[in-house]
Amino acid sequence: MKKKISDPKQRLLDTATDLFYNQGYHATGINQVIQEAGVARASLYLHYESKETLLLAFLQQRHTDWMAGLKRFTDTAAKPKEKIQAAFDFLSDNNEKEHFRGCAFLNILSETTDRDAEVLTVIQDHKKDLRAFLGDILHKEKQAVKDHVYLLFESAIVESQLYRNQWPVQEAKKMAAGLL
Amino acid sequence: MKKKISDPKQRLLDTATDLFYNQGYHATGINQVIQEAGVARASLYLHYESKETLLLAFLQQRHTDWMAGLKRFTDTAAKPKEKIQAAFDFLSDNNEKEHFRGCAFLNILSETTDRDAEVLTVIQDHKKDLRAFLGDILHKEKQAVKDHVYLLFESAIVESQLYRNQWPVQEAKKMAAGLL
Amino acid sequence: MKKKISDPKQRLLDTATDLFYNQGYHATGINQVIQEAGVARASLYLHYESKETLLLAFLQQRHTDWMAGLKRFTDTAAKPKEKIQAAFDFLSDNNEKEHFRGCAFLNILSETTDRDAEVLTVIQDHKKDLRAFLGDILHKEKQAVKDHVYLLFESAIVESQLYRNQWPVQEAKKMAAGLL
Amino acid sequence: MKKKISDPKQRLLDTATDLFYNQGYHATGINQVIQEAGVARASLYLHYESKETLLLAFLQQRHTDWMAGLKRFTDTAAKPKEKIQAAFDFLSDNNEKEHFRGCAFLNILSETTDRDAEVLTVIQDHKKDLRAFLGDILHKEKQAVKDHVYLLFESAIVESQLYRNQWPVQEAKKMAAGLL
DNA sequence: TATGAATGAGTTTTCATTCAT
DNA sequence: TATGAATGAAAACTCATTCAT
Repeated sequence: MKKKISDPKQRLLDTATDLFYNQGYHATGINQVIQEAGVARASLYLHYESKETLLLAFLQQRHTDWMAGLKRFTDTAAKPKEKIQAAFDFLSDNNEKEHFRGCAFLNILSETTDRDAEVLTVIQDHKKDLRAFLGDILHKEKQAVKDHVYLLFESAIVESQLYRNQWPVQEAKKMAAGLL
Repeated sequence: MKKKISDPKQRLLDTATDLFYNQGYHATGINQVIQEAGVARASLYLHYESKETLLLAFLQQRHTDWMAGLKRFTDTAAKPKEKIQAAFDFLSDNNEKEHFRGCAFLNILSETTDRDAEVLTVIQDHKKDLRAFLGDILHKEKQAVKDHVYLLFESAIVESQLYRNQWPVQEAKKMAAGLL
Repeated sequence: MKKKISDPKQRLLDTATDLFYNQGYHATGINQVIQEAGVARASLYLHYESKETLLLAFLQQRHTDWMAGLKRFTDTAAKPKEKIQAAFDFLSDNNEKEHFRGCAFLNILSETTDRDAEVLTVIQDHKKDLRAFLGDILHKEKQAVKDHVYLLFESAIVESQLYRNQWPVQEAKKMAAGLL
Repeated sequence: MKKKISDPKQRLLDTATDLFYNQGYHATGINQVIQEAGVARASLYLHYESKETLLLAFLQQRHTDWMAGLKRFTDTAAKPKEKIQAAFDFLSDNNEKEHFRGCAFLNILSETTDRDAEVLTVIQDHKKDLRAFLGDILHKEKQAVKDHVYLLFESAIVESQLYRNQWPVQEAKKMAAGLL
């Protein structure tokens, strides 16, 4: 039987998600995580080997959720071009909901060195999946077009975070439409 | 008479530049900075009000240096299209020299919340300057083209950091050429 | 099963009591407290939110202990006048045992500004309790007499600390006797 | 020729007076002193051997000024009893002007251990002078009366600081009057 | 599964003092 | 006389992790 709201493990993950995403990995202390999750300190280490393990769990869940959200948007359209447009709408939607905090993966990437091999891999895998996802929608297009759309998509995320503004998403959306 | 190599203040800034850029702001402790700079702890606070002040100094110097480097590359070409191509070559060059650590400003942006208003401003100002710089080169083009090149340029930086690979720069360079 | 001597929390409080009282609050560093208490630095913050919280705990325990000590002395006498005399004897006793360090509350008061509202309140409450305690013993006397005895009592504490000598207690004791 | 407002040495002393008195000796840092005095750090050590030397200078100047202020009040009256009353009025006046910060000497005493022999001596000497001053006014009274007035006088200072209220001065003033 | 206690090493910042000019 | 630069030690506090129960 499931717990009423969520079990400690999930509560830890949800809190870490919030904090790692919104204030950064290194800027977030274990103390804050357990406090906001409402669990004992040792309980964290019962479910997650280390802070980094928690980070990985966050990234993995985020990957699943984010890709699902993206798919929900692209599924509403039929043609490739419209699906791509819907993908940009997903970004707009995210920006609103998450106050322009940008891409969780690219943000963590900034705090990651080559020594954190595992983290780096998860981040790269996420982006490869995204790239493949967009590529599949555009399976009739040439590789150059696929890449072009992907790069505009990435810019849209990063630049709207930078300026705290939707214009990069809207502009990139138009540019992508022009390519198709 | 000038000091032999460099004075403590500059040494601190150079060390901070290295560390903040390569391993992140929050992941870098004051201890490491003073140790690698070879100065006493209190000397840091003699020259910089706080760790954040040192960060701002780093970003400001980086802005100047980076823009100068970019200009050096674009100055080697005559026509706008070639200048833009040279700009991408600057990115390639940076990637090599700096081991794909990407954009110092976007990296710090990832560690920045809206509470760090001053830092955010410096980052945004840097990008505005870059955007204006590219826009000036393309002064005969429509705004949409200017923006398009800018967004591809930004993607090139971020994605080559992500994949630790030059392909995004090379692809984006070709795409930009196609637009002009 | 109880701990052998005392648990870390109590040991911290006892050490803080000793140090805050004998060398002052600001002159006492956290380092010294944990060292003499034989606990790890972080353990202090496990039990006490901050140095000021530890100070408050010290004052509260001191209040309880001191008032109990006073009562123990006054309880040995039957009549009000004798009880007051016993109260002064308590001061003499304290001076001997604590090497003329005076009143813990007045000492901390000297290091307290209006910004430390909570500390100030604890100090004032202690003195109000003392005043009420003496007032109760002298419940048949007029308010002016109660106040007079209280002021002499306070002087006795402060001046014996100042001169490192019992004479102020002895003189004040006589003067109080003369009033009753 | 004197400097327009005051020379660095006096400015340091005045600033130290303000800070040591109002926020305590240990709570006051050299930084704050030189900053508020508007002198260079090294200039402090040019005029004063150490922080403690500055403290001694403060206490000595305070002694002179305070005793002069007291004399100014007692000089307005002719008879001993009235002079004593005027002395209490001086305390009231001080409380108003100095926001109930109490006695500079007793405050420093609280931060002083037996190791600070010199400081302790200055403090004791101040009080001895005060006691002698009041004793001289009451030269026709018995020693017990002199002491009694002195102890009430001291209480008045301490207790009005404690309660941030003039009542202890007013009450003690009446009590003293009753003794004469 | 869950937790409160405990910790050594770390954090950023300030201390009082001295030095070179 | 005056000062900006420099410093070792210390300040209060937090870090991520482990242990005993």
